[in-house]
Amino acid sequence: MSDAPTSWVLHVDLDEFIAAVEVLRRPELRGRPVIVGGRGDPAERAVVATASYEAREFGAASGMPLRIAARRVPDAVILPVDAPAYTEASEYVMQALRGLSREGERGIVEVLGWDEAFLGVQTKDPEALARHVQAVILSATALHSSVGIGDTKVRAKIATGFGKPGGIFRLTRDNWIEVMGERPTVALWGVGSKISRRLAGLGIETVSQLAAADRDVLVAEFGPRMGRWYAELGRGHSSAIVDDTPWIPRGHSRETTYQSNLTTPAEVEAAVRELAGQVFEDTVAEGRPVFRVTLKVRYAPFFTQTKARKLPAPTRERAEVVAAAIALSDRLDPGREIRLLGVRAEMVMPEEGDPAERTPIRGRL
DNA sequence: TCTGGGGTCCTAGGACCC
DNA sequence: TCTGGGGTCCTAGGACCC
Repeated sequence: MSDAPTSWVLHVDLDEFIAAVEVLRRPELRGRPVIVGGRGDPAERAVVATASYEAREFGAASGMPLRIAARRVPDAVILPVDAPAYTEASEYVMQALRGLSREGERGIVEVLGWDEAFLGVQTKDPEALARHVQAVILSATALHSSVGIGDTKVRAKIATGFGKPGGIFRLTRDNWIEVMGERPTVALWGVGSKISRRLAGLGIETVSQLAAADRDVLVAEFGPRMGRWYAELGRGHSSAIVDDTPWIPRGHSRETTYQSNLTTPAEVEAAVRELAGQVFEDTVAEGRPVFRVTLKVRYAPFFTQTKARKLPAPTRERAEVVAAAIALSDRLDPGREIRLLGVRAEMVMPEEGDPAERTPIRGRL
């Protein structure tokens, strides 16, 4: 065996991040079942963003209607979502990760969201480095984390789940089939309930079966890109390149589920103006013109549609963005009650119009 | 149980053009 | 006669993730 450091992907995931941030600033909540969601009112239309481990024991889970979670956890402390607080805590953690380096060990940080990042590292002892990462985060923020170690991004990401909470797990080509082979395909990152059901329709239930599946069959079912991607996923194959170049958002959106359905055209128009104005401000902050506007509608009880229009030319004018959204809203069914409205604006990419300079679209790992 | 908000990428199908 | 094939652009919808 060589003594030289080798390349690893570490996936760092903060444990019960949102609940943990709330407990940090309200120490009296430690040990209590904490549920964060919506405006903190279980009577409203909202879902659980994060439940503390204590609340999960009673059956609360992310994505569950707040009302149900509150019923299941009678003693729960229910708090509103405070996005700016989580953004701040997240940036603090990511800065700590970027500053992390030891002798001969230098990391690149690719942020995946508030509570996750990939680290590209070179080390002889990835477990020791993972423990160091956890210690650095803990001393910087008092937050606990789990770390997955992999030879690809997919394996590192999936490994983290086996480390939770607070642990470390290594998943590589050597133990992929042993660890994952008998698990259902839905255990894979990127396979959800719909795709796993379609795979089952092809006789593919487990990760091993997906790994052994005929690529052409997958391509016929899912199309050229997704078919090939699922074939790779079954084997744990993916990129191992951690990329820290700043992400350029393709667009911004704002949507609202109304506490009571909208019924009149005047209500709808006011709501669309409000959302379009907010989205416009988001694009202004980005400093890039808008080229497409999409209106999303969810009719009661729960039927969702989108209407989109490419603008005649990219614009930086508020009035044009709002007018486009209003024009789309003219196509809504006036006879149906509306539960949700959303407006999305897509922005011109900075280098667009200069094809030679175009950066590749962020690939599927 | 009655289902948030903010994102990304892929696919299908129709229109249009040569 | 009534029929091609391919390419691009656009919209709608689907699926997934945190």
